[in-house]
Amino acid sequence: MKNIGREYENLDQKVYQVIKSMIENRQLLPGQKIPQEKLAAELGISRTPLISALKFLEHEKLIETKPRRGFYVRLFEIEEMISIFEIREVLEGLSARRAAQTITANQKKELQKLFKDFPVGRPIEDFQAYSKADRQFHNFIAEIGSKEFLTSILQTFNIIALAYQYPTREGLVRDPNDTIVDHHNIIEAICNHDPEGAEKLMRKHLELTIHELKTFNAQEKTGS
Amino acid sequence: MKNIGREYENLDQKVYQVIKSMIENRQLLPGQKIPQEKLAAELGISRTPLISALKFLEHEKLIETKPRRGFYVRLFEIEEMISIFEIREVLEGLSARRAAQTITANQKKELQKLFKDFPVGRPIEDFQAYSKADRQFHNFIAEIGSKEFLTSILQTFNIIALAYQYPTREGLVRDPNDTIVDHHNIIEAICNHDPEGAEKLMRKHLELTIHELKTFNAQEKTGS
DNA sequence: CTTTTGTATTTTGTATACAAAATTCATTAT
DNA sequence: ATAATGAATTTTGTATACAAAATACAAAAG
Repeated sequence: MKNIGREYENLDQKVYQVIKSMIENRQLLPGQKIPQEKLAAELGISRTPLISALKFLEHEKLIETKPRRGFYVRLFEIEEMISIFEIREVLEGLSARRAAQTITANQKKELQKLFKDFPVGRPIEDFQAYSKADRQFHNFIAEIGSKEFLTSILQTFNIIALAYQYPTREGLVRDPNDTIVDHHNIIEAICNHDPEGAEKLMRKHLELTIHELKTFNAQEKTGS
Repeated sequence: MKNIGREYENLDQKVYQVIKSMIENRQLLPGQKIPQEKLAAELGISRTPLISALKFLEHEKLIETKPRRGFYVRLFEIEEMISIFEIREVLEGLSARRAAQTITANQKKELQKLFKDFPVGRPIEDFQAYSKADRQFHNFIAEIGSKEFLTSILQTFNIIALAYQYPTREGLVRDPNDTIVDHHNIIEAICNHDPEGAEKLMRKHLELTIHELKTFNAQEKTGS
């Protein structure tokens, strides 16, 4: 008989996770060069699996390779961020639609719990906690209705959106006191098994972020 | 002064292209194991850049890694194909919309040339040529309106769609004599700078493919 | 004959080695 | 002082080496 259940994980997959979270919580900053030898030593491995992981991350656009110059943490221009949010708009619209079609009773409970500390009306103060809930919200919806495929694409975008921190609020573009309403509405549509509504609301939600980004970009260009 | 224009390309990037096209034109078949030593020898390189390229392709889901077992050309289930086409539907809808907004006079000419050998009404015979034009069509629209980001995602899906060849026609799901009408309509909408129409038509176009796939899948399950 | 066990062979994952390229930095020239 | 030059140092890209794991296959047991 064959031993199928074995869960072996290569070093590069572990390193991949480590670097990903280092980018996520800003231990590695956008634009920064990756010191291969140093980082490998720190992680207690050789350069081989590290490079392997970096190659993998290159494809997620979290890392950029400059041949003969090394690996760099990707730095996004605002135009690129707009383009990324446009992709998110249609993809997350899809995942909201699918979620509304397939959500189970247990998943409903979990989804409704996410923003329980942020009821509509009460002003939001803890931006960091809200930012975290926001991320969980988008990830969870992706997971409910989608095959592994879509989930992994969306997770990448999520990290990019996060990595591109805004000077003002903790990784958030729009004011939480505005977005909280969207979130509650989307959750309601999904829990009511309303695919069309869920898709429309999710797209609107992200469309407003895009609008905000475009405004910000226009301001930058004219000179703050 | 710094020498910026230098175009150096690592070996793994070249190998990446080679393997990609090997999968595209079926020299490597879905499900097949990649013989590392042998392939490296054939390409006249060591295993290092080969593995690097395979890692890269793993992320595009063209290659699957089974730890301690090696690399395999990815084999897609029909459910996964349906999921992929759902993603294509919304993403290509977006790229059609953007294309309609930004297309230039020269791009219009090029786009209109693509199906000049396949006028509406005349029955299509050369499926291979049509399949090629189809691919160019989708790639070109992606390139017109999108940043590098979306283009690279869509290209991946395109290859997957192709790699999953249908037993009947050359990588095509729907009958070319039906799809040719869609293609001409989408081109018209884009050239008339009609973003809403272009998006709607493109989504409809892919929605029909999804429907076809679902029907096919249902038949398979009941027993041919 | 089929299944199990044990051994030989191949393949994988990772470390290490090393030439070629890039970077640093002190030195000289402008 | 600034720019140019060129060794000394570091880093990169790739090959090679090798232990550990997987596979293939032959012999033994049921």
